[in-house]
Amino acid sequence: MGRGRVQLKRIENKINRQVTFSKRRSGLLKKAHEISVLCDAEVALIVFSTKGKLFEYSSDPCMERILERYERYSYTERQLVNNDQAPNENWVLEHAKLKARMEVLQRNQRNFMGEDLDGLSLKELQNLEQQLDSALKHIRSKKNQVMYESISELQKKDKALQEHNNLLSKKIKEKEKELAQEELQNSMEVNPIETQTLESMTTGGSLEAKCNEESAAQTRVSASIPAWMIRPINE
Amino acid sequence: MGRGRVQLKRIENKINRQVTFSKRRSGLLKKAHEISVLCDAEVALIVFSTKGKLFEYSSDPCMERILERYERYSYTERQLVNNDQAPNENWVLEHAKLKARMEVLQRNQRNFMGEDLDGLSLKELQNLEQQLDSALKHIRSKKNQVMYESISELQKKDKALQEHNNLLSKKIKEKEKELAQEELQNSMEVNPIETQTLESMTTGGSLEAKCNEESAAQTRVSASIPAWMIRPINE
DNA sequence: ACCTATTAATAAGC
DNA sequence: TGCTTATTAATAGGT
Repeated sequence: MGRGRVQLKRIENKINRQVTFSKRRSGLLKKAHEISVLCDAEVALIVFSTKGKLFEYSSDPCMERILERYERYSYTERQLVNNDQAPNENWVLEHAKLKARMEVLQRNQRNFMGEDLDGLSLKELQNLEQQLDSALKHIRSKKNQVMYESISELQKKDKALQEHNNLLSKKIKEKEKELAQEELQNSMEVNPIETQTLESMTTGGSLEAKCNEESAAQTRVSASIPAWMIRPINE
Repeated sequence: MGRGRVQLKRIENKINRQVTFSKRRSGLLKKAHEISVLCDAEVALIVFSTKGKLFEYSSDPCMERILERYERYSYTERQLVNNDQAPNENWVLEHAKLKARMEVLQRNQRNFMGEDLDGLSLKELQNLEQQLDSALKHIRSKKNQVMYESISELQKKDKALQEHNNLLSKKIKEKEKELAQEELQNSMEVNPIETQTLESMTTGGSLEAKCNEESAAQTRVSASIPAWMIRPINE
């Protein structure tokens, strides 16, 4: 990728070689990191330049642990190859591999919790710090996002409920007017005392009575609006 | 690179993750190899899949050697960091680094010469074999190429020389005819004996005489044809 | 495993 | 080393 193909052959021009090394090195480290994240793999990469400078990448807080795991893996593999083993002894191999992995994971976790930091180099501590810092940022950003979403959803819900309330209040007033008129007519014919009671309620009854009316309206609302509007926020 | 971007985030779909791992792993190993060849770098790459399977690349015949070099480098680096050293002790560090590199190179070379193979694993031996095999193929292919080029150049040279020869032969014949006629006229006026001699040469003189003529023609040719036609083949 | 539309890496040049 | 651009290489998503 670049202007023209390149032969897989040592670049003779020293400057060119140095430049290419620098570019490809960063590309290689990037890809090593990507595969470790995307595919949940444990990666150790060591590169010595011609001049003897060291560049390294480790997907874990501590390079040494991956190398140890490698050593153990190689050792058990060799054991398997050298003595052609009985089938059940394959289990021993698997066990050793798993154990190596477990130990790496456990130590990593302790590091991520800030413990067991004695064996780490300065570079590794810096990496760890950076990683935790980055994680913290992500977490906070995510938290904020969730909070904002909650708020806007609440506002939406609130607005919808208020509109419903207004609508229903209007309807109630209309109904009350109708009732008042009807009852007025009825009372003229049957019972003047009841009419008196109803009239006082519609025009300006007790505070308690009004509250009851409103709560009744609310109950009816919750039966007609969509479910998501009522769902609790924190789930 | 592919249809759509990918977030740098663990791929949750297991199948997808496995497929991506396989693809990217081979890409990573390839790039590790390329930088080692193009830029003359020493590279060690270790990858454990989620399932615990090991994949590795080493630019040298023996992975362990690079890891050892790494250990030594890290060790000396730490020494430098821990005790803030006098300037002249920097030399000690450089010396240690160089020594580590030298030892790796020396052991590699011995391996390439088929010696000191005891520490190598089966995989490493296979890699070494493959590398030597590939090298041998390249060498043979190169040798053949050089031979074919020599042959075709020789044929070209040969053809050119023959053409020159023919041309010159014709010219000589013409010259001889002219001479013969001239001498004939001269001899008619001055010396009948000489004329006799010349006549016998043009019509069919001795074999030795003819050979001498040809070699003289050759000499003249080499003065007029391009230099590359005469240059020796094996240079 | 193989195929392509796309994105990513990077060789050259400054 | 860092940036830009023309090109090639890697690879995501499908089959």
